[in-house]
Amino acid sequence: MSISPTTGLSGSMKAPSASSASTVTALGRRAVISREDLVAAALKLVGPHRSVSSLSLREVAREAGIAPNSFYRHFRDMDELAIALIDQAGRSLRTIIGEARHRATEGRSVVRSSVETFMEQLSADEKLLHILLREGNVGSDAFKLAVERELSFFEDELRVDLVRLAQAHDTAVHEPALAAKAITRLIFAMGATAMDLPRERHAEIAEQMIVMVRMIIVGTQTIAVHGTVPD
Amino acid sequence: MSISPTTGLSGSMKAPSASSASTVTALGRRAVISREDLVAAALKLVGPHRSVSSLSLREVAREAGIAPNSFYRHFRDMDELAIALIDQAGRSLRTIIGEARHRATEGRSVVRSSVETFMEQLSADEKLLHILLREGNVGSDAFKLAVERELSFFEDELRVDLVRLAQAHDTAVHEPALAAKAITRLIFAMGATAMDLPRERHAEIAEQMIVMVRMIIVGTQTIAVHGTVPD
DNA sequence: CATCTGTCTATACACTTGTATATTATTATC
DNA sequence: GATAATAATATACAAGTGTATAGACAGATG
Repeated sequence: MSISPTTGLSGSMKAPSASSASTVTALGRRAVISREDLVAAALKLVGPHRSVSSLSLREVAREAGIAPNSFYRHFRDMDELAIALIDQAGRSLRTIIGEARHRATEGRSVVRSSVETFMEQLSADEKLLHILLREGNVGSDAFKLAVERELSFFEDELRVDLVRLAQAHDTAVHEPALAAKAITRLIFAMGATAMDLPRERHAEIAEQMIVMVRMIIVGTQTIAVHGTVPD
Repeated sequence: MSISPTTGLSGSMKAPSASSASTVTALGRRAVISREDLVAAALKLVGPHRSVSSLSLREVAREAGIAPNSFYRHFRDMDELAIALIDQAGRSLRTIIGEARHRATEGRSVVRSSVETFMEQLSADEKLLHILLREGNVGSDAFKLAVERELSFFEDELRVDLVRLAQAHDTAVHEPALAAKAITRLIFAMGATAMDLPRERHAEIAEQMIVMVRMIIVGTQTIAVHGTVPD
């Protein structure tokens, strides 16, 4: 049931770089293919009309140029491969958004900067985002948990930002955790639908996202100041 | 008051044209199975771990008790069956929310009433909601378009409600269409994740949804009154 | 009655899938 | 060079898939 956060599963380091470990003597044939190669092969196969959970083991092996059975040297399942994919996608996106946040603190709007970076990345690094955005609802439990975990990372970081942002404006935030959750889920849901749209409309979607996020931020601040709200 | 598709007890008319029994004389053998029966069979197969797009034609035929080839008498594809399923799910949910809205106007909070009805239905009529909530991201274009269409129905109805609600409180709404879109997507995204949680936690999720929706409503009203907002 | 027509079934084909088993290839150490 | 260990392959199998083709059934029409 372990999600296996990194490639750490069952202490089998097949990576070719593993021989760099001094004392450890790797016996046997040198691995000609790595976990990363398989992940990359899977990545080449996913797309707007191809979900990770619909990939077959043989298909990935074919794309990677190995025999079907060799797959088992690196992953037990397609599920395990899928989780590795999610990890990579999550790491990538978190890095990107981190940069956006950093860029934002030196000037422009945090909201606009983050949303625009998100949408840029949607175009540039399509595949990874695809996986994270739209495949959290299908697939195995492990799969879903892995996506859920990535989302909660975003929520945590965003919550901290929301509080800091409010303090900078001398105001407060009502239920920052909930506000962060709402923003995260909303952005991801909007991003998922945006991926089916032509590039020209991405800017338009980004503007919609910005307004939506501002509604939530203004709402949570207003509630914090004026107390609860009429039904 | 059952939301379920009234799984056609037995072969009534099957013709999609619903030619009824007027002057048109149906030649040949009487259909022993109907489109609705096939839809019902597919519905029995979907679940938390089984997406519609992963169902096979043979599987549905087996569940319905017909030969695989008989499937083609009713649908061209599994895709076409999937779209019929979405239509049914959308109709069902719209009816339910309509009732919630009606119930709300005679007293309690529209937000609370709608959200709670939504979550109740999530438990009661799981299968149909599953389909609508989580399968909009995978599957064919036709599939995705069908889900998108259902969502836009909700958005339209919600937008009207938002404006009316604001008028009743002597205030205004900033970009009601966007606010409606944000609320819809958010509720659906939250609902999708809620389905993987045990029933006991549904009430908790419902409370979170209510707060989130209020944030958006308060936000859009505040922006409408105080104009735009600092970055 | 026979005939026609649409519904359903049976059989079959070519294909893909996951995986079990056995074999070969390549490397590091002795 | 021999040996041991490991990576990768080849072959095979049972199961599942979509669908083409042809025939069997049942009921209204002539």
